[in-house]
Amino acid sequence: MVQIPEKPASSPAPRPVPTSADVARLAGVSRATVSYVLNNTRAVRISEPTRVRVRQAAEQLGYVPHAAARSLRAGHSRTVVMPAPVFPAGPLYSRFVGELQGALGRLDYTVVQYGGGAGPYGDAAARAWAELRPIAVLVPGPGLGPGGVEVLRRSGARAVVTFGPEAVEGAHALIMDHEAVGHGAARHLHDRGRRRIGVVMPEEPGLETFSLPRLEGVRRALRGTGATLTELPLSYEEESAGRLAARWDTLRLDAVFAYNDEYAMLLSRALQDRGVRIPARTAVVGADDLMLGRLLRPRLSTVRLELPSGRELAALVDRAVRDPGAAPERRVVLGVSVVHRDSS
Amino acid sequence: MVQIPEKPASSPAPRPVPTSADVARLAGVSRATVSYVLNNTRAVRISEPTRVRVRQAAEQLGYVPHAAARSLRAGHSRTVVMPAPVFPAGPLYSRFVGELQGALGRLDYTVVQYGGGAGPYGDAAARAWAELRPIAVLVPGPGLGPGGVEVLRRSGARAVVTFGPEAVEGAHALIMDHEAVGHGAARHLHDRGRRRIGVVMPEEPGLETFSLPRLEGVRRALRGTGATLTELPLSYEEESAGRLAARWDTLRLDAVFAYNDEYAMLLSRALQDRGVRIPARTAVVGADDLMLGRLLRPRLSTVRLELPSGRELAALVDRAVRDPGAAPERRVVLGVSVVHRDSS
DNA sequence: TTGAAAGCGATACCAT
DNA sequence: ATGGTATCGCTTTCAA
Repeated sequence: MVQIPEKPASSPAPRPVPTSADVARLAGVSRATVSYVLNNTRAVRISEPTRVRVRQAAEQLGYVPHAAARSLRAGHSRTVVMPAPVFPAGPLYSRFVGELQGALGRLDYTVVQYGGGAGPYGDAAARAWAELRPIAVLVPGPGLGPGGVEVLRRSGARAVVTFGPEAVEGAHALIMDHEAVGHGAARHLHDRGRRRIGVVMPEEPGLETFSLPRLEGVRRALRGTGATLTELPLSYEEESAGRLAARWDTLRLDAVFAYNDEYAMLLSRALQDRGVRIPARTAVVGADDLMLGRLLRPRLSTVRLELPSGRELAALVDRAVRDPGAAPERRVVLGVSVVHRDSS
Repeated sequence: MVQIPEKPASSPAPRPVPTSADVARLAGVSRATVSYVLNNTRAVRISEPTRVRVRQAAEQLGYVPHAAARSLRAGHSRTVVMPAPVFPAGPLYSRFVGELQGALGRLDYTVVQYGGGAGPYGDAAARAWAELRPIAVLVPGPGLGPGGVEVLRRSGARAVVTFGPEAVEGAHALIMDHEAVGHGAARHLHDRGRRRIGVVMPEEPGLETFSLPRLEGVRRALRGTGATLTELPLSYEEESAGRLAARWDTLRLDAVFAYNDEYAMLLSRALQDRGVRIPARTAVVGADDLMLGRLLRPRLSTVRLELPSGRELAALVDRAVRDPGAAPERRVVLGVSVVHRDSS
């Protein structure tokens, strides 16, 4: 039996992608009819037999409409662009984004997370988003300038919403005031009699977005109280924490706000390993209220953050889209509460 | 002084979005010339003065090209669609995705994360992705069926790549064999003399993707050894862990594979609170090699996972795009190694 | 060196 | 109840 050499696996007849014209041809109707049937256009009555023929043809060809062509024709899309954040996404943020996408999906928007955020978004980034002609753009964190907002609006975006530490000219803003986090932590520590307060500043890139405002919040809370504030650079590794702990005696701090629970856990362990008693000698407060902080001994005091619900933000976006001319709404949305446990 | 009432903020002249025709008009040239200049088309020489005029006009109008129109005309795009995962994204996955996006970006692809994944992707989901006419689709986790792959290919996707526990007919696959994780943990425990082994099964939805294969891996490792395997449902809360710990005596386990480091930490704490000595009475092994596990006392033994580098996957995608007909490549990419510390 | 015009795929108006 | 056709914004041959 003769072996017929098969065509090489490479480049097998790359069948052209079926278009509505193909469907029309196969069903023996016009492209208009195909469109009517597939979009259930109510304004036009199509007989049942025709509908069936069209649907079968579409099915048979594996026809999928072409989003670009559709939105080109329509002059608009329901795409919401959300750039990837410039900061490393934590569990809180991930959950928030998930909720948000779900909520927007239910409002019939298509959410698209765009690109690998490297550094503060320049106007170039804004232009890249604008090319997609999104109906709305949601920008996490800082980095979008007024120029970027202008680019997006000129390109037809009906809503530009930032959610980050500060508002941007011309855009709606959900302001996440991280100063409040530091402020809450510092007040808590001060109220409990601590006067020499350290603030952990993560050395990992991208975190300044949060660490700087948090530091500022601490500073504000302590202003005029006579308490001291010491910045403590720390990177997320055991050695770094070890080095910091090694000079603890020199530092003479009676409290630390550790940026968040993870850094707090890292530092706590290093301190305990060197015999520093928590909270007797030094109080420790984290932030984010992670489950794992509760497991520490002593249980970690923390600042709990309340992000806005995804539904809430989705509603805001929807409102903004419906009334694109409305004055930019800016709302402070970061709820902050100190959870006092045993480490402070 | 008379207050002139301003126009209501709502609906201010919604200026039409500038098109290349507008730029052409303003620059006093044809649309073709605009296209040449803005795309730096080498095949055509345009005089410097004209170039300048065009660029200035574009700048002045805030012109941004229309991606949909462009790719419609071109017949293809460089968009890579990556659906949001069905499982909650952990830090490992986030880092992986970030790397991947960066690497693909450097290869001049535009990565777009699509939608709020709810449940296993049906063929409907595949159709939604196909509407974007992506040049490639990267699907995390399971849930994409052969039907979905077919839809995507018919719509012109030149590469469909899944990275999850198993391969899918017709698509390239980066197989992350989570059985190996459980297998590694169980072998480690068995080697160290443990014979009654518990396996934590998280009750949180979406995690079955990983927990089931990991369990299976444990089972396989233990088969024929006479060691016993006990499934331990656990949800990510202290009470749940407390309840589990309360019946520890009844269970008579001398080891636990705790699904991952977080569950391991949760359970360890609950056990220690009830006086169960680790590892003397019960050994504990996690997975993922989180920093925080190292901070536990005793330090947590763990299974470290080595995800493929983003660059590697990006290269695979690029190859697949260039040779769309090539036979589906399937490669096992999850590196697994046991990190023995003090908890086992 | 520049311009006119065709055409990508889908939709909606206007006829029939 | 259907079909013809102009149109969305852009790229690209072909002519001038």
